[in-house]
Amino acid sequence: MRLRQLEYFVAICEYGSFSAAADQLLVAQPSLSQQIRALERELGTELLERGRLGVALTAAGRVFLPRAQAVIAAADEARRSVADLVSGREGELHVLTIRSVASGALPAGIVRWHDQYPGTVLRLHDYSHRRDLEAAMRAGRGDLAIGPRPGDWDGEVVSLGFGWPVVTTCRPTP
Amino acid sequence: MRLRQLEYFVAICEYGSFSAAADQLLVAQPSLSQQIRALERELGTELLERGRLGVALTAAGRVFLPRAQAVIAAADEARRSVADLVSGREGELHVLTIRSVASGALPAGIVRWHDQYPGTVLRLHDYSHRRDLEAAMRAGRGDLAIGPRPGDWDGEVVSLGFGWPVVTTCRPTP
DNA sequence: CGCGGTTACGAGTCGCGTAAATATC
DNA sequence: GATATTTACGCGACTCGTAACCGCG
Repeated sequence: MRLRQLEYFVAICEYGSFSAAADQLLVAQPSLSQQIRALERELGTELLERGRLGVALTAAGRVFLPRAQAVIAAADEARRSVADLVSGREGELHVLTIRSVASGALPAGIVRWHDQYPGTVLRLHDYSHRRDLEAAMRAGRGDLAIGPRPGDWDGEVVSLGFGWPVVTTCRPTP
Repeated sequence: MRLRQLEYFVAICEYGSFSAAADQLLVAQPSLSQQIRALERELGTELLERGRLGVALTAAGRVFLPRAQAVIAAADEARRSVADLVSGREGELHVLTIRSVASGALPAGIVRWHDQYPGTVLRLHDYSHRRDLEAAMRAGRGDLAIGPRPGDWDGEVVSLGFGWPVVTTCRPTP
């Protein structure tokens, strides 16, 4: 039993047919046929009743579907929890700002951050001029910068709704 | 991320080293190395700190371990639920007994069964003599028989603790 | 014939095991 | 040198995609 088979099964149930699920999953139809058949063979029973217009769940399929979704959800949670930790640099997230932000919108954001990731520590570096902030950002001295977006910045940008965007730099873990 | 990788990871944490886990899992040591490395690469961080006497969890590993166990538990539950349904003949489990059992120990067992598998129906066939029960059992007329074990029965046998064993016949689903 | 699913088969990938190498005591 | 893990590499199995096939309106 593999995670991919469960994802295929859930997708087929969600979209109502092998073809529709194949389109969504960006795989060929026969792959779904094969994987679902392998899954059914391993479980010892059929999960889907193939019909002219899509598929219907068998009794076993009705039992299996929510469990399969639970497995996928658990896997996503496992992935996400580690990703959060990694993006938080194992408890230290270096944030670059300038004075006006640090004394303005940031404090509320820090509170929300700590609500979400209690195990992490935010380390603030604030600069007196946006030029210094930009230089530090380009040098990779932080994980996240809050301030006006430089003209030719091609990294990920998220707006905070304060008129100024957030520029995130995805620094790979060493 | 694959289920097998999670199983490997959990086993290594449980047994404290790659080698010990490899012995338990009946695979070669390098396979664990490869799979764990692939998992770490996908997650973007190391999970285990390799040391002289076994391994220790990193911060990410400590976060990941319980989630990995949850995924595996969910997968087991999914498997088991379908297996229960299949072994229960999609809601109908035919139980062969004799009079003395049906009026004695069985009622309490039925209650416990329905607690555990509310979606299933038990269909009882009770015979007046143990010889008739044995004949029906050998003919495959039921999924489960409760009564004295015939002399040369080679199927699975579970004792109920009432002095008489249960003889289960694993009839394959048609 | 159109639609949906299945079967057949070839190409690329992947996991596993054996054997050699590395690292740390 | 001993223990524990990693790297190298070949074999077998597996997955996927293309193409042909089947069953039904």
